[in-house]
Amino acid sequence: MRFLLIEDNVELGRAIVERLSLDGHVVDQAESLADARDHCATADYDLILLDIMLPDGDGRTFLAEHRARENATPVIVLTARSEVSDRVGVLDLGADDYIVKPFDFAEFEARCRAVLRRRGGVAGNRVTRGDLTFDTLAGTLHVGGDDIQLRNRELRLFEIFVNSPGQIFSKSKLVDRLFSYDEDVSENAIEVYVGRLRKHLTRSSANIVTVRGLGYKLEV
Amino acid sequence: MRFLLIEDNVELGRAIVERLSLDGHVVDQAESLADARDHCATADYDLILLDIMLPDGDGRTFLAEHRARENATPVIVLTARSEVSDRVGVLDLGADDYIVKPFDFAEFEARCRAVLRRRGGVAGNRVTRGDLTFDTLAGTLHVGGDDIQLRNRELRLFEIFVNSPGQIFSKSKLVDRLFSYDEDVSENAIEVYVGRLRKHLTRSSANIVTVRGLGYKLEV
DNA sequence: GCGCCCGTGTCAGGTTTGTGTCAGCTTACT
DNA sequence: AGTAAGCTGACACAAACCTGACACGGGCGC
Repeated sequence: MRFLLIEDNVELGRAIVERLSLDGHVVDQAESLADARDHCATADYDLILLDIMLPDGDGRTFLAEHRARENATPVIVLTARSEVSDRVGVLDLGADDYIVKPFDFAEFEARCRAVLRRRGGVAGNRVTRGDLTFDTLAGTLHVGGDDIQLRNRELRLFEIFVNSPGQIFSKSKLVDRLFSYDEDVSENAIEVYVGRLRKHLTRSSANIVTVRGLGYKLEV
Repeated sequence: MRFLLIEDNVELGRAIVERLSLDGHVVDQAESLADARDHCATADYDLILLDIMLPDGDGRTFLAEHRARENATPVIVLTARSEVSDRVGVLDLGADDYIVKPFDFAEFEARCRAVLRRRGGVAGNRVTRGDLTFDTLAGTLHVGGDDIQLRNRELRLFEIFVNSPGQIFSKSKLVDRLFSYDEDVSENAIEVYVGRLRKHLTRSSANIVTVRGLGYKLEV
């Protein structure tokens, strides 16, 4: 998953990035509203983490713009204040959840998962599609009585497909989601990984089909 | 296991920490609610021990917040009062157990174990996975007619794996759970301990497999 | 207090393997 | 038939991992 963290406190920012990276996510960080707008213009995110107090304005401004654009990407607001008025305020503006600083990282992760689950329609750690079962925590694919251990990259790629079966993902979008900005990777890498996943999926009714010129999608 | 003790009485606090350390646990101590929140923000705990009367507020406030966050970490309340109303109160707020001060340490330890057992999904102090039996209390591994005495660190590492077989744990997460905040230990230590555990597991069908780039998991 | 033992964490080097690129081939569409 | 897009076996490299050796320190017996 790819997250955008909008937070001007460098130390806290780094801590969050580190933690989320451990969970296998790619996190871009913006330190101002202007910065955040730039990032949003150039990439699609699965989740946005938004601080309220920023050097060049109020995070709520960003949130309002974001929803005005009918952008469905979920947003979790990080706020230093705990007043009920604030809480209602950001939720009314379209935030999916909010969390009061300082917060518990475990809780933070749980809320991220919860929001993603709500949006993505993924039930939990185990997803079944057709005759295959995919276990995120164990990193395994269960198909036809066999457990296959996926590797790091395969896992994260498959996760994307499995969370939105039937949806077409372009190669460039997949590169965006799997790699951070500073790594520049050719789109051929995606072809290679799709190939490797397909090998694992022989003997399963599910398959990753290519839509020429557009990308790939998971079919069951 | 890693505990958070929230207690402002220094003397009692030290006694508890000492006792629990002897059992091989890592205990962080917070002396106020604010302190406790900070600790929770930076680490995952297996158990929280919560005093009710604290300098900056009522422990029940913390408990309520904790559960509102849907944090599943078990909580045992330490209370100086024995009134039934209090007892019911904390249990309703989501405490897993409570104990009245002054208490007997042996009983205290027993209650901690009981709560951990209930939460961890572990039936008793003895867990069987495949052809090996693991006894938490005795710290022994029974495999193929032999009893192997694990050492403190090995024990606590294996405990983590055995309670969630199949789940991948990253090295950094394992460091978090095995060591307290102020010890900074390289992740190589985990590699070393996994290696030592593996030596004990030869001749067993169970094994700790490495998932490159992600961590380790127990396979049976 | 002294020496010994044992549990522990670090280090250095050697080894494994996940990963992205490439080149040449196949496929699909015009 | 020509061309662009996609597939795939082989490969090289660096990061990740493993492990034997070692140094440190607390605990225990003397």
